[in-house]
Amino acid sequence: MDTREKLLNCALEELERGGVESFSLRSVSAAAGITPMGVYRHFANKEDLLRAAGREAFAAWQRRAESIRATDALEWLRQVGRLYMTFALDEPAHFDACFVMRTGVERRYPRDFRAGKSPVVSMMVARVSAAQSAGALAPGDPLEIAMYFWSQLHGLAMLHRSDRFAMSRTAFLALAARAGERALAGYLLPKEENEQ
Amino acid sequence: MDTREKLLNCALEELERGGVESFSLRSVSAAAGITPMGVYRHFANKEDLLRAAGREAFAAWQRRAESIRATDALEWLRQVGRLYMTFALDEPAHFDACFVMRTGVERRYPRDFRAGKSPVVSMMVARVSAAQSAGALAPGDPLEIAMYFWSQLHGLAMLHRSDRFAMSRTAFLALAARAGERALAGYLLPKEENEQ
DNA sequence: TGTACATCAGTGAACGCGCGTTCACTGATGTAC
DNA sequence: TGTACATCAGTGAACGCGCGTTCACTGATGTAC
Repeated sequence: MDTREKLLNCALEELERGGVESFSLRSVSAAAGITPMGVYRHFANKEDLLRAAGREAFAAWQRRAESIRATDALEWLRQVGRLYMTFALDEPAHFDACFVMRTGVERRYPRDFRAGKSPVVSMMVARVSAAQSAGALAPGDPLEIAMYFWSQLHGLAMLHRSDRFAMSRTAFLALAARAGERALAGYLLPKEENEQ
Repeated sequence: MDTREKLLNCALEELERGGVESFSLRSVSAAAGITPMGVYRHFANKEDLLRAAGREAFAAWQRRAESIRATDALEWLRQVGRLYMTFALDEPAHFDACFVMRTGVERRYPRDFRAGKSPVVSMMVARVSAAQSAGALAPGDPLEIAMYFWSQLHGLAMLHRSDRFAMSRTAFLALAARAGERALAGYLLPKEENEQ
């Protein structure tokens, strides 16, 4: 593992440990076993390192989403939703680096998503479309529906972060699953699978 | 206006100007026209001032929500949703102080809301119930439905903050309105008023 | 009405700290001939 | 095979800065008698 890579890993660990406000060149370089000045050999400055770490975290998230194997479209969406929520709960700083921090490479709705620049969103849209074709989801713009789904889960994750939930992990994830289902399905859908 | 009150106002203005990371006793006290040390006459320390400012912002938000006059339950919910979104867009730091920062007085789902400790949530729940009774919303736990609604809008607001939208204000607010409608209505509802 | 005193909001200098970044450098490694 | 030299990752001391907070204080205001 070269130093640059090690610095990125240590940067992400440091973020997870103390959040962005405790993130300093001194702490990261110490964790990587070099002096603060050594960092400048690999990154222009602190902000550059932070952005690179953010991009790294995002790539890791993308790989995880791509590893979902479910073939059923709706089931794939449920799984990506659950992955999103556990990511938010278990690795809040990486989650922040992906979806809260500004890394300068954000894809923006609707243009960039429409143009297929975000692989994960594109996968979501494809599943929404497929589920619609199969009659499992109501009609409507698949990208907008994907956005409902994403932002619904994102909102729950952020409110959880802000300490607005006094629930077990299991209960919270179940709530998120119901909310996600609702966001996907929409009010046009007369379904009989209302068990949960 | 006494100094304490002035400090709180200046603290909120300072938050709005530069966010929490540029919030310092020096900047706030200068804005209020006293020296940094004067602050200690009114607040124990920086954190105490910040928390107090957060509570102040929250009280202001609450007053705004309480001023909504719509009598129709669904219309009231639409208006509170729009107020929430414009609050997020126009006063991001106050919004953060209310819904992102930890001020130590957060109400937590479901216990505190169930116990009626959050006036705004209680008002929302009452409207959801009323709309259900009137047949305008599908049945289901009104508090959970209110939570779907809130977190849906919150997620959109937070993603907007993270620069994930390239849309006009009008288009974004319209998207949020559709998302909120969907979160409220739920997939059980066979409605004919799908014009929006 | 006048004096003595307590109260208390705000002052101003100074502290120690951690930070990002500068600068000139060292010393190991690889390459040219 | 041996020597001279360029490259370049990492060093270490030092800088200036803004910060929260300490301390002893000042000076205006209100109150007691």
